[in-house]
Amino acid sequence: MLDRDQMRRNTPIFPMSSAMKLTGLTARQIRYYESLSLVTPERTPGNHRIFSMNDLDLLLTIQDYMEKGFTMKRIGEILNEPKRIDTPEVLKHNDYRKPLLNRGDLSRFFQ
DNA sequence: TTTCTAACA
DNA sequence: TGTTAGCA
Repeated sequence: MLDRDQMRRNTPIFPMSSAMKLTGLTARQIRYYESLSLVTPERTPGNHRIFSMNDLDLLLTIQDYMEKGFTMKRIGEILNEPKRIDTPEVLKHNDYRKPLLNRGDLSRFFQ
């Protein structure tokens, strides 16, 4: 239902400067998270990253985990392990933001 | 001017 | 993580 919204949310439009302002993270951090495959923003022909709203939301989720004391390593495992396929194609077939189980409470099991 | 990668303090 | 160098 309303596939248009999901498409919009997965449409890459924000440059690094916007991602930084919207998430409060530094470019260094964002690039580092990408190197760990926590986020996979699109690229322009000039190799510049372009983030979608979903990318930013994911960045915010990562931030949330960090505040709960998670290690980047563990955050990576949590976000990837359960075969979390976040490609635009797959997301289109899943409800946007469908809570992947219990987010914040996972800290009690892993922390 | 902004972002990118790589690498060092 | 911060920061900087050298490109595109």
